[in-house]
Parts: sequence; C-alpha cells; structure tokens
Amino acid sequence: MVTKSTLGAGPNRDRASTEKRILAALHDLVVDEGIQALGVNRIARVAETDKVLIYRYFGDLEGLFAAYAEASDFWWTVDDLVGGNQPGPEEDSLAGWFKLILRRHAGALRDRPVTLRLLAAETSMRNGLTIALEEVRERRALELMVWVEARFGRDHGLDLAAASAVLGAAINYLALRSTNIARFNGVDLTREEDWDRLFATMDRMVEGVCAA
Amino acid sequence: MVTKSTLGAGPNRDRASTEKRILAALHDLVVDEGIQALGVNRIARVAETDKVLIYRYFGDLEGLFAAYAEASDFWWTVDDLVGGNQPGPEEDSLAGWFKLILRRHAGALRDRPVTLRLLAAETSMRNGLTIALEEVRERRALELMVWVEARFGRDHGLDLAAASAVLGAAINYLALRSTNIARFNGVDLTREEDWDRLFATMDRMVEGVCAA
DNA sequence: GATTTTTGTCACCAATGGGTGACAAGCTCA
DNA sequence: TGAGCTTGTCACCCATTGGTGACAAAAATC
Repeated sequence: MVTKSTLGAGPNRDRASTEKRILAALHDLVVDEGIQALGVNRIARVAETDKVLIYRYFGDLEGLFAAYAEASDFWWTVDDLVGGNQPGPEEDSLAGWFKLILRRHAGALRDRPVTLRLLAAETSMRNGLTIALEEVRERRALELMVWVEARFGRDHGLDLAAASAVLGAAINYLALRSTNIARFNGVDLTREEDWDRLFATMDRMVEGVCAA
Repeated sequence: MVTKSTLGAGPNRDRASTEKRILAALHDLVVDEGIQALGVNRIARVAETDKVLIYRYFGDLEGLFAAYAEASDFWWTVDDLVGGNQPGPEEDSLAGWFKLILRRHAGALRDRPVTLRLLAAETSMRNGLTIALEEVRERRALELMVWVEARFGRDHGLDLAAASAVLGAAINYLALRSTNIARFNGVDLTREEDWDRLFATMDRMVEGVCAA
C-alpha cells in the first residue's frame, strides 16, 4: 500500500507539517511584503491550506504570531557579539570592545531582513509579535551590559547605558532606513564605503565618551 | 433673506470649507490613531461629509495625502535650529553649535506628535505622504550642513555628514520609540532626566568627533 | 467491523476597504 | 424663466477582512 507523499500539494493529513507550512507562509509574507500584509486569509492562501486550521492550531492571529516569535532567532545573543575573534591586545579595552560590538550589532541587523521588517513595524504598531520581540531585545541588551561591566568594572566613569542607547539607536535607525531610502543626511546607506565612514565616526564618538 | 450658517452641521455648499474639514479630519486621525487608520471611509466619516467629495476634490487618497503634506510644517527649518538664542561666547564653536542643534532638533521632534507618527510610518511604508516628507527633510538637512560649513569652513577635519547622520538618526529613533515604549537599553525615554543623560553623552561624542 | 477523533474542505457571516454612477438641491449667468 | 454647473447625497460595486458552523474523509481506537 502506497502512502501518499507528504511533499506534493493537496491534503496530507499531517498536523505537524501543516503547522510548519503555515509558519513558513507567515515568514515568507513578512520577508516579501512586510508586516502590513499579514492576515489570516493571505497566510492561509500562501500556505495552501485553509484558514480554519490556523484558528484550530494557533487559536487566532495573535497566537500564530506568538508561535512564530518563539520559534525564531530574530536577535543576536550576547555570545554573537562578544564571542569569536576578539580585539587585538592593544585594543583590548572598553573602547576597543565597544567599537567591535557596534560593528557586530550592525552586521547582525543588516543580515536579518526579517528583523529589519519587524523593527520597522514596531515603531508604528504594537501587537503580540512586536511586544514579544521587544522583550527579547531589552533582555539581551541588559545581558550585554552585565557582560561589559563584569569585564571592565562599573567605575569606568561613563554612562554606559546612555552611550549604548545612543549608538544602538543610531544603528537601528540607519539600518532600518537603508531598506527604504538610499540617502540619509547625504550619506548613502547602500554603499559599504559609506557605512565605513559611519563606523569611523562612531569610533571617535566612542573614544569621546570613554576618555574619562 | 437669511443665508444658511456655514458653521452648523449639514450641507453648506462651500467647497473651500469642505476641503478644510477633510484635511482637518485627516489630521485628527493621524494624531489620534496613527497612519494605519487612514482610509477614505474613515476620513469622510470624521469630516462629516461624503467620501465621494474626497475623490472629487483630491483625486484619490494619495492626492489627499499630497495636499496634506503641502499644507503643513512637519519639520524644522534651518532658522528654527540656528536662530534665536545662540551659544555663549566660550561655546561659539563648531562643537558648541553642534550640541545646541542636537537639542533643538530633539525638541522640535518631540513637540510634534504628528511628525513622530509620520516618521514612524516612514520606516515601514512608502506612499505619497511619506515620500513628500522625506524630500523636505533631506533638503533641510543639506541646507543645515551648508549653513554650518559657511560659518565654520570645510576643513574642520571631521566628517560632518556622517557625524550628524549618526546623532540625528539616534535622536530620531529614540524620539520615535518614546511614543511606544518606555525603556530602551535601560534608559527611560519618558523622563526628562534620562534625556539629559542622553544629551550629556552626546555632548561627549560631539567633542570626540570635533577634537581633530 | 464499528466508533470516535483528527484533518481538511467549503459555505457563509457582518464589516470594511477603495472606488463609481446616478441624481436631486442649489447657485450663477444669460 | 430657463440652461448649465457645482455641491452634496445615496446606493451600489467587488475584493478583502477576521471569524464560525457544518460536514466529508481519513486515522486511530476499541
């Protein structure tokens, strides 16, 4: 007796694979058209299934968002930022690490188109998805500060939270805008050389705040 | 013969006042509910008129947006930033002006709830409204740079465009997030004292980039 | 073999979206 | 008084939204 292939189209009577298809459809929609396009009907159509299964398996749209947020890695971990290659010995200072972390933060962001989409959506709407992501991010940011202070102490004479808020915010905004517009303040956000200018400038800013 | 009051409800057969009501309704909707809620039906309902008049007078929704963008001042002018009180004599330097301009930029932004709403919308969508605003902003930013270079020359040894892009982006993002969330990276964006910390940190960053 | 549970299909609901055609009320000008 | 234009009203159109109830087919359980 030949069991029906679970790869072909049509009903495969397999809840797990249907759920996977639904989550994948949600993902594709976010990547291709952003958060605006998200709706039960569209998701079901892309997943080639029936929307009633979304309600059956995830409760409602918010439930689906929550499941999606849970199952993905939209943000860096502390280890992503401080693991691997480290600054050279002459740069093994708070400032040196700060600069490296900024570059890695920007790299992680610009490598994740979905994250950029969600970050953009967060600025103008709040739902289960954006709230879950905000929580993760705030937690990770605080973990990172703990790591830095464990390594360089707490009396470095600078407002670490404020400094990383400012430069983190700058990177978030620039990465975000680079998906929509090319030029910001005369800087071309699509050219790698222009990002190098931005990093060079941020390096001097880091030195400015680290010089106690 | 008594002419009908144009102030009361009901038809007043006055195109100019109807257009005004429609634009005002659009404005109110943006302020109260953000850009998501914008639609011909809702706008017409709030304006207490018929949506067909929107099509008649503005073409379509995009046309209405364009008219709205044209008629309002969503952004500062160069004079808003560099006019009025100036830095004291000991601070009449590039760095001194830079710091002042950053504060005024942030103030102008945080004083304009509609602008914040539109700025937020720009990160995740593009339509006639957002494109018109982007143009204005980019133009003003360049005018500002021209003003600064006219006053302090071009060989100040710093990447002015990059520096103002970074700090401008930071302020935009922080002001934006303050409308949705309280804490960012451990900083409370609703408290004036925390904004003072941010400004103090940015001051040191400005000194960092200006020290040639 | 019979029953129950799970998976999937389909038809439907009320509300909303952007957009259009028809038409009456009022104004202007001849 | 009559013709023509403008302003406003209303009834539609079709596509889409989030959400539900009914039901057939397949699987698992007894």
